[in-house]
This record gives sequence, C-alpha cells and structure tokens, in this order.
Amino acid sequence: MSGDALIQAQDRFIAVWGQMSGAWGISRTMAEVHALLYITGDALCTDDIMERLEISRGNASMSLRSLLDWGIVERAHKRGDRKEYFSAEQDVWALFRAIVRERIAREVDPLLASLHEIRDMTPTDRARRGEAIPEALRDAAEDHNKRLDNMMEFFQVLEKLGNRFVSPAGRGLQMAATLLSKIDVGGPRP
Amino acid sequence: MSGDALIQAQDRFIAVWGQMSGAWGISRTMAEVHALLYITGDALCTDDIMERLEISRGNASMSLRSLLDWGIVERAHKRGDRKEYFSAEQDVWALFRAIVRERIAREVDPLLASLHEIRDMTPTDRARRGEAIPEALRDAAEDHNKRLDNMMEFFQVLEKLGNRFVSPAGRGLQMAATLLSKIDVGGPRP
DNA sequence: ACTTACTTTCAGAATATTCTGAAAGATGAG
DNA sequence: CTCATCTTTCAGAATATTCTGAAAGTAAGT
Repeated sequence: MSGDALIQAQDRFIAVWGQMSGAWGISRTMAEVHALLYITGDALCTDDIMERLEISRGNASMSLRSLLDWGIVERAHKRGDRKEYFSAEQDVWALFRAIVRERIAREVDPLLASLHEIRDMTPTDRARRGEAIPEALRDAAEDHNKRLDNMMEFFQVLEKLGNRFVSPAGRGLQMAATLLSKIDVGGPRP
Repeated sequence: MSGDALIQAQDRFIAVWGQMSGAWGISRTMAEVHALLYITGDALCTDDIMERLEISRGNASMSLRSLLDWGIVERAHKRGDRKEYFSAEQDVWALFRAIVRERIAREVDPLLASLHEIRDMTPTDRARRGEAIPEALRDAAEDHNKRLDNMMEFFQVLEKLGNRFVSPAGRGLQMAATLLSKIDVGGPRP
C-alpha cells in the first residue's frame, strides 16, 4: 500500500472546499489554495501549489496575495532558501473569525454607511425643516423610514456581535456557541 | 415638492441591497427584486417589477421563483385580478432566519456529508482492518484526520446553532444576540 | 553593477454567470 | 372548447469573472 489514499483524500477535500468558495465570498482557486495548505499542514511555495493544483503562476500569486489580505494564510521562510513559503491557519475557529472580521469590514460596514445616507434622503426629514408635505406622502415616507430603521438595527446588532466574536474577549463567545449547541432546548419534534 | 425623494431613496436602497447579493449567495437581480418588494412594502406583480427595475419578463419570473424557493418572498392575490402579486417578508429577523436555514441546507449539510466520506478514505482506517502501513505514512494520515475532525466539529456546532436559531424556540437566540450585543465586555481599547 | 532566483502585474483569452425575448405552457372565463 | 390573459422555459446573447503566460519588477548573492 502507498500514500495514494492520502493524496486522494486531500484532493477530494480540496475539491469540496473549493465548492464552498461561494459561501466565503472568495474565488474557487483561492479556496483551493487554502484547502491545500490547510489539509497538508505544510508550508508550500508557489511552485508546489502551481504543480499540485495545475494552475498558472499568475493565478497562484494572486490567490496567495488575496489569502494574505484576508489574513487566513501566512508567509513563512525556510533558512537557506530564497523562496517564500505559505501556510494556513490551523485553528478552524481562528479561520472563521478572520472571515467574519473581513466580511463585516467589506460588507456590513459599507452597507450601514449607505443606509444612513439613504435615511437622510426622504421627505419626512425635510418636513422638519418647515416644508409642507401631502399627508399620504408623509405617511409613505414614514413607513419607508421605519423599514430602513428595522434593517439598520438588525445590522448594527450583527456588527456588534461580529466584533465581539472577533475580539480577544470573543473566545468566550466561541465557548458559548459550543455549549449552546449541545443543550437540547426542545425544538420541533420529528 | 413631490414623491421624487422617496422614489430616489428607494432606488438607492435597491442598488445598495443589490450589491449585498454576493453576501447572501443570490444573484444581483434577485436581491434587487427583493429590495424593491421590501422597501415599498407593497405586493407587486411581474409587470410592476419589470418596469421599475428595467428587466426582462424571463429574468423577473426566474428571480421571483428563486425568491419563493428561498422562502423570503410570498405570493399574494388580489380579488378580481388574475395576476399574481408578490410581497417580501417584512420582519428582518425572519428574513435572516430564512437565509440561514437555506444556506445550511445548501452548503453546510452537503459539506458535512462530504467530510464524512473523506474521513473514510485514509490509510489509518484501513490499518484497523489489519494492513501494515509505514509509520511515517500513518502519522501523516493521522494528522490529516485530525484536521478533518477539527473542521467537522466546527461545522457541526455551526449547524446545530443554525438550526436552533431557525427553530421556533430560536427566537430566544435572537433576544440573546440583541442583549449580548449591548453588553460591553471590554475588548481591545483604541 | 551584474547575475540569478524568485514574485508580481496585467492585457487578452477562456470560462462561467446572468439576461433577454420569443415561444410554449398554464389557467380561468365565457 | 376557445379565447384571452398571465406565467414559465430555454437557447442564444450579453456581461462579468477568473485564468494564463509573458514581461516587468524586486532583491539577494558575488
């Protein structure tokens, strides 16, 4: 018997993890590179990665750069070797925290900023500056603002929760999650 | 003054929500249709949507179908009208629950199934059936399996937590989240 | 300063996704 | 049953994303 089974299992993992790329909001190749680094546990250089995943140098370079930006892969150096090596975070919770952190920064924060702007666009707000407005229109605008407020409130909770989870003190939240998932609260019965 | 400001605010919201499409794992147009239904609060028919978003009939039809599949838009009927109307869930938390539910079903569950399969592919497991294996290889396989286990454990927690959140009993989790986000635990200082 | 070893960039090619519009498929009224 | 109205489907067009590979960039060694 040989190491084939291990290689095959790795390849399968890489493929599966690659399919999850959409869930994390990264490209397929990025996910595959990360999968390779994670599942082997090794620090690999660009050529290793190119060869194993059969991708171009450019693609490997860009994917690694993005993974570094996301903070889920690190540079490593081997003494007496000029090449750069790369290794993946091995703590799955830390990986998840990094992803949450980035996605809040890239998606939730800009969204909240935009929602604030939109909140300042409507007639009700202008009314306070003394303009007369037809009643029906003002009602519509008030409903509109209520809906915006509901959404903003939700994302503010999400953001705070995310930041809490991400922070050093946030390890407690991880434990809470683990614990919580073990307790049976009695949902709907089969 | 006119309703222009309201229309503009709606359009802006639709554009912004459309940009979040990636985050939810749905297409841009799906998100825009949902945004339109949510922010107006009205039940609209296909033609209303086509006109307002300047999209084709086919696109509108497919997007609406997908939104129905996701369970975040509902059919509605107006008496004396043969057309179908559509309206969006107005409770943001319910919307979020629906999305979590779908994404667990579409992404996490299949992933866990695959990870289980992969777990059964490696040499260590075969060793138990009496095959001899070089020591180094077995060690490598054991590390590999440990990494798989860590990942599986994480996603199992995630799945349980998600299902908890989604279930009727899960409203408690929403309150917990709201509360939790209000308490200052004292993270890193600026 | 030159060479060698490696990394990054980016225009164009390849691929994947999304959209259109017309045709086919429903459904209910008369 | 037939017409009128509304909905869905899907092949091909339009668009967006991702990948390649060669050229330009960077830096350590001599």
